[in-house]
Amino acid sequence: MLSQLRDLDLQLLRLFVCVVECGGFSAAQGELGIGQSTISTQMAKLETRLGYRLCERGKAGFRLTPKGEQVLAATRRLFAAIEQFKGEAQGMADKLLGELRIGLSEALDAQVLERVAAAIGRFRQRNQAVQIELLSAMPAELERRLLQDQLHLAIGYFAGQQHTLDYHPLFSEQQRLYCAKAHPLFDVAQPSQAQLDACDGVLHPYRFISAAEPFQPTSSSARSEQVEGCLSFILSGAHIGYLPRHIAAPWQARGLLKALGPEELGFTVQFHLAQHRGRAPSEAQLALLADLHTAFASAS
Amino acid sequence: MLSQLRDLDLQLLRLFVCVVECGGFSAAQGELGIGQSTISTQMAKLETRLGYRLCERGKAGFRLTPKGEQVLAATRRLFAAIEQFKGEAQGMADKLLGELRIGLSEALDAQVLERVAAAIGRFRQRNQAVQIELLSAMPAELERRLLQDQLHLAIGYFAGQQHTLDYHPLFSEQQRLYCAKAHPLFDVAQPSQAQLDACDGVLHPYRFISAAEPFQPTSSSARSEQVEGCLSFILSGAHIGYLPRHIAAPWQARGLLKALGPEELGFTVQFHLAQHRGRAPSEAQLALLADLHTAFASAS
DNA sequence: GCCATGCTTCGGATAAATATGAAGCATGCT
DNA sequence: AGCATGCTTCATATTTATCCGAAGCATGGC
Repeated sequence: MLSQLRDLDLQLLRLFVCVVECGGFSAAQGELGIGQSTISTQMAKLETRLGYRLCERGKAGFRLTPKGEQVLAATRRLFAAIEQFKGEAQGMADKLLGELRIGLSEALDAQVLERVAAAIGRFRQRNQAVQIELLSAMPAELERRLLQDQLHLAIGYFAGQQHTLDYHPLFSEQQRLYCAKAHPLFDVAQPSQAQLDACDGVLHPYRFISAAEPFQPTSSSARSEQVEGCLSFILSGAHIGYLPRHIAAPWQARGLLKALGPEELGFTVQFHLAQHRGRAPSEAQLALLADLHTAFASAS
Repeated sequence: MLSQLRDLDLQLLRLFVCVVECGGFSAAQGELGIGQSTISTQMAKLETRLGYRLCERGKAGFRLTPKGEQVLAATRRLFAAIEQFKGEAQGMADKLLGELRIGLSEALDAQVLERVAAAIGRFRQRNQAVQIELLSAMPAELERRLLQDQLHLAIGYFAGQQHTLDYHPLFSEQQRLYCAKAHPLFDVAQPSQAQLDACDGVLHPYRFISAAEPFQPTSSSARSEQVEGCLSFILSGAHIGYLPRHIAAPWQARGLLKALGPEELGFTVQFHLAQHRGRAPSEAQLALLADLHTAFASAS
């Protein structure tokens, strides 16, 4: 006799509310689209489960018992909670959630950062509540973190072309061979290959180890992974080395740096957007990817 | 693709929560008592209805998607609301609710009121939240209100014995024929029938119109429906009439009233508990009925 | 490459919910 | 009394939900 309210059939409660609103079993059959006998059976079932009568019915008219009134109110509260759940579940359908960790190569051009900023701005206008984390590091570090799933995306110049990572070209950066004002070659208009070979070059262990560099220093007593370090070596006047044009530009304007044989000795570095090939990208990641692509497409 | 979340299958949500708590489909099959394939099908069904994926599963392990996390939290909130509903519905099962309107005959003996009070006290110790209303009135008025469903119960002396009302004897009241100190018969030890017939009696249009009264006044110029009115007429010394013993007692003690032929001319009035025979009594009414019966049973 | 694991998909059996309509019953109304 | 109405009950049909097991597929670990 005690209620087996364990399953809590919402259908029965819905029927109950409808019957109440219609004011009777036979009046509700139109609304519910089922026969009156079914309604009677269902109501009896609900009352059996609850363990008490919800309404008095008959020729004398339909009216709720006191408990029926209470159950009606409680049912309406329950339905409100259900509606809220449905709203939450529904509203989540097209919402981007989760976390995005993005790695950026150090010493990026200001214009590149602007593109990234534009992409983030575009992304934030989506229906989303995504936690975004930015981190600057060396390309090698970025690749390592990508492989360990510590990063979702990375923007940088990746020499290795790991096959478990997926690379997508984003933009290119021009590199030139620079020497400083204090360097012997500063005043040489067109230095010969022999003159260059005689210089002490800055060694870049990762970033510029590439067959694309026209100048390969024969001797090197200077080494820096970061662009800033390279710049320092070069500014010292003791070394020559490659720098991104946008890094060298302000020093060049002040007459402290000079590009050696700008055309022939320069080269172009292709920057990529990298992600883990194995991991299925989240919706948020796909969305940000799209936003990055549109941001960089308008620059080309 | 958009969710048919209209039906909201709680079973699926329960399964989802269980799967999360077990940390995988195959791990949950023991807990749920169903096969892994069924779980897979059900989860797919839930995800289809929602319109998005709730968890990533596979050899790589089980983990919730960001949306899955949110849905899990929302589901737990929903379940809390359901538990509350069940608690409310459950707790109502053995609770008395509604309204009880009870009519009491006027001029009741103090002992009778104590019994009624005891019954109400006993009723209030039940698991109830009933609105009780008490009202004093003439028996005829009580019967009228019972018939019109303005009262649920009434206690009084009902002469008519309406067949649509259900009467249950509760207690009896003794009536005596009284005269006052100023009345000629006050000093007569044993008044004869002729002497009594010569007196002006108080007429009681309803309460004492009964064959049970040994004295039927031949002439009457006084009439009152209420006991208080009768008492006033009798105290005037111009009339004789019937009064309940408990009403007359204090005046008799002060030597202002006297009972005429206490044994022969007195009679007993049976008081009843009346209710509408047609209306099905509410649980609360049945409970109060029981409490009234026990209260009056201990008096007898 | 191979196995083991975990999920998915499918067909098909079984159980359960749901509905129907006829018959019955109680009751208000004329 | 007789009728109409509204609910109940029953036997029964039909749809739907639920589940299992076999086969398939993808993937991590050896």
